Amino acid sequence: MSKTVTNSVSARGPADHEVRDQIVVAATEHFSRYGYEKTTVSDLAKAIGFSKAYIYKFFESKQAIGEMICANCLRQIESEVRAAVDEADRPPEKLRRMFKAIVAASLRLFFQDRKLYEIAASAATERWQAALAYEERIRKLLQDILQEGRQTGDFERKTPLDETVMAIYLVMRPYLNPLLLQHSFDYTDEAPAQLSGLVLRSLSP
Amino acid sequence: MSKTVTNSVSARGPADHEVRDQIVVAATEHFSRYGYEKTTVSDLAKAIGFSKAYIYKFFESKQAIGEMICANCLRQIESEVRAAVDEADRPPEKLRRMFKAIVAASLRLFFQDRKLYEIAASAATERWQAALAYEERIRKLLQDILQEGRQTGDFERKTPLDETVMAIYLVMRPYLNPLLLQHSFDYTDEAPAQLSGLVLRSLSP
DNA sequence: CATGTGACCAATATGTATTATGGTCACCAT
DNA sequence: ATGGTGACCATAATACATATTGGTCACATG
Repeated sequence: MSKTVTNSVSARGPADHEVRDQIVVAATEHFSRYGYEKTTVSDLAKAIGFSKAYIYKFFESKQAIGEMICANCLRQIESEVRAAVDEADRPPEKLRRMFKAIVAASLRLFFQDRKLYEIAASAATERWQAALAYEERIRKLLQDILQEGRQTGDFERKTPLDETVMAIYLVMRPYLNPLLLQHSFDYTDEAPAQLSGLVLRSLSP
Repeated sequence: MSKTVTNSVSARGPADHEVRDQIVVAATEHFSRYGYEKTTVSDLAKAIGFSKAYIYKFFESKQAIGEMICANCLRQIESEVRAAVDEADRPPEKLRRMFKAIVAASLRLFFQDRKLYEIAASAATERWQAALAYEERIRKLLQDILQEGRQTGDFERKTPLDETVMAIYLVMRPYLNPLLLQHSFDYTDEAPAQLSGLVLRSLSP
């Protein structure tokens, strides 16, 4: 997995500390095995051999720990998507891959790491920083692809970039956002291709 | 409100019967005031002055009553959407109006008839006939607009019609389906215009 | 045959007493 | 300062006994 980044809002005490990492490791293990709700802060404390109170020297709440794990998880998805995009060299294909990778990665999280998925769903519902930041990074990635496509002449240039980004983001959202994805399983097979097709037609110069 | 249609699957006994209508009226009243869950079958029975058992001569379950009310409710939305579409005479504008009307009508249901909205959400979750039929009718309306647009030359004709219908339906779905709409409130202002724009660009010949 | 019901049952919902949990704090040790 | 904890509290989760509810059926009436 990608390097565990620990800086963040809602973190306390020494930013770079062995114990902080231990907490993150233990939390990742416990949350993904037993789920966020079923894991108590005491469980995590026990797992790393310290008292519960000590945990709170590093995180200001249980949710803050959840956010960290969730952030790692979303960063993981993001990097898969980026990797998929990088495999293509022309913007239209990049867009197709992006769509496909988003759906694939999100589905994988759902089916293979249900517990973590549930955290991501909470993050989306409750608008955690991690979720907002993830959305924003995906949006940026989309914007980069569109911008490149405009430069290469693959995409039209009349529509304001912001509008295009927004519209396509809205099209992708049901498959990006865990809350929406849950209700879109019936379409995950066809949606990436169909919607990529539609979007690319809308972008043709 | 549009005429209360009563024929359906999951209806029992005499199809056209005064008491059946009384039940529907009472259910509409109770469900929308107190909600589906909080209303008991006995409440409905009391309201129309019969015994609970008698209700079951007309409906095979409480859910069947819910489906009826929900179906009326969705038909109501559909007719608003159709009315909006009919106001425009050219297919592109029809499409814009359709999108706008769907969002407006669904939001109105949510904010002004929360209890009925919750039934519609259940209908979507549990795949009631009423919800499936509604989706199908909206899809058909969309298809008709697209077909007309192809004839008038407003829309491109290369992409297979089914694909176009499907893709645009997928774009609209987050605002059609009560379950998804709940998670899209942040975008209901801009989405209709932005997405209509994108869709129309994708349809340009 | 059509209209109508009270009594009844399994399953679900509800209220409540009890426990477990998230979170803090004063305090100890190095 | 840094590293670390047990005792404590308000609130949230749990468990369980009790009451409701959805649904059926045999039967009554005209």
